Amino acid sequence: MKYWLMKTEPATYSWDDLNNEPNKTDHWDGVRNYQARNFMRDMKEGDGILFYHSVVKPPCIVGIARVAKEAYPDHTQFDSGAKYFDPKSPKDNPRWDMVDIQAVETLPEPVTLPQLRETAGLDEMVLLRKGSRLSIQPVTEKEWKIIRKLAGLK
DNA sequence: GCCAACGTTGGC
DNA sequence: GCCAACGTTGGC
Repeated sequence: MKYWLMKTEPATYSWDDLNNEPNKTDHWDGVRNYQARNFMRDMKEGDGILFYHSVVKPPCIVGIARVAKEAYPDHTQFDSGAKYFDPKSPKDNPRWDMVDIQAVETLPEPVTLPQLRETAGLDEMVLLRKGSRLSIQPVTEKEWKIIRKLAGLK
């Protein structure tokens, strides 16, 4: 079992969009970065996800989700009207994938970026590295446990 | 709104 | 294959 962090701008897609009904599953489309895509291809059903809101004040982790379905082709790459249309993606070998995720629980207390920065043991976290813009990042088990605790979970 | 850090594109 | 130009991300 692995752990991940997934970023989203809540104005586009928020925790409430995923968590507006019990056990809702939704697809995570629009990833157009190869490194992030490769991490998605590495995801297995049941992996843990930290759901992160970017471009809000303060940026924060707001919920826990799980991988509900492993990577499969993102259909929006072939939709010429879609924002994430990719005319160069070969139909017989789609360039971009998406996964399905499912809300597990809302954090009792969101964990903010400044909080993460000042927490011991998170020094190596990808999110905290200078210039890290990856929208999907691996999280270690140690980091996962520290963050759950920060959020008031066991 | 600014801008540093990145990723991608395309001419050569 | 290099690299300048450009576009995007995302914290501040």
